[in-house]
Amino acid sequence: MTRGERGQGRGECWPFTLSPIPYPLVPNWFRRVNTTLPVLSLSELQAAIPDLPAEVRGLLVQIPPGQVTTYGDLARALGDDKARAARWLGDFLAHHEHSADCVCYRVVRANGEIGLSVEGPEQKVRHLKAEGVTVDDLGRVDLSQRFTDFQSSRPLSQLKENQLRLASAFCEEPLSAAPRTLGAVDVAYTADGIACAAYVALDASSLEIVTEQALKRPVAFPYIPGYLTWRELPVILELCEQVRQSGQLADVIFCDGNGRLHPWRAGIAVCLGAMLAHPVIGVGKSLLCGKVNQSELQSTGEAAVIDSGETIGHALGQSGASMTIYVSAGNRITLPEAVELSRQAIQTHRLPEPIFLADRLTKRLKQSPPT
DNA sequence: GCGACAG
DNA sequence: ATCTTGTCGC
Repeated sequence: MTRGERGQGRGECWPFTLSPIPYPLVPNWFRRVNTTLPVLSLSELQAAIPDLPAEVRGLLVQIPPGQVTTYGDLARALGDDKARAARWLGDFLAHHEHSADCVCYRVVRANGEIGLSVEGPEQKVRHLKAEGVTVDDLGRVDLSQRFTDFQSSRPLSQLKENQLRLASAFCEEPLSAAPRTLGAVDVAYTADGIACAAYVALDASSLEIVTEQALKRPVAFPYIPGYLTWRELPVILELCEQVRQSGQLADVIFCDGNGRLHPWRAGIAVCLGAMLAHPVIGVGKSLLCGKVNQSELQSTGEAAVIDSGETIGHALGQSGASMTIYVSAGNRITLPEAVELSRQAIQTHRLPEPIFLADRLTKRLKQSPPT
């Protein structure tokens, strides 16, 4: 049994119960794991990140001449069951380092459109026609000869499994005390692929800055909806460990990205909270999944985010329009506490002050020379 | 037209 | 997330 599996069932917590209890005797959080060590180390986290361009090349060579596949088919072949990676694949193949023997022209859109091409659309059509693929006058491809039978190690499903493993350490317990400091982490990116991470900690009552720290690292993974953790967590976690070493880790950390508000309840704030075994709040600026009662949000300025019957987050409207933010628990905090702290930390900006300041610092780092 | 939707 | 001109408001 892994650490994360402990305490998931009532039977393990109440081994002496003779008959099944039809309702929980204690709040949900009490029965959850209380890990003090991460389920994964930072180096294991880094080692788990696949070389997606290499994986894509390994798929492309499997498409036979005269056949085509779609961006969504490639995404599913990578182990992404909902094909969320299709947009990244379209963008990647339109800009990747093309070679003479590369058959990226065999990948088209699911509606038959030709899609973008490194060599230009005319070349893509020419290649396909030369291999016997039918392309009509409107530039539509005949998808009847569609190849989907890929051999693959399904790297994205492995990443999902690792996120679920981290999420199994999630613990929705009340804070042990009112936080005296509030921290936040955020990341910005330079054009040459450097992630600039910033940490800011504020005094919880005055909202004055206590400390600012920064770290720059090359980015190793693209943005794919649902998999943000693999793009941003390595640099964020390394920064947080540096902050912890210096004794400046705040009582609660705000994270620019969702926590439980995630299709697998395993957003970046959950993963960060699991790795740090520390209270974390997730804050998103747009809705990743779930539904919000818009009329309730309009009239009261707040509303629950509900997904398949489960409350996974809370929308804070502030003053309507596009000012809404989405708060969810990352670890070791309840959703009501996360909402209340977010509300308290919002000053004159859309975001809670710690995140606003961390975001501003990342943008300054981006312009400062590399270290 | 419908579904997607974090950064 | 990034790429960007002009435009509105304080």
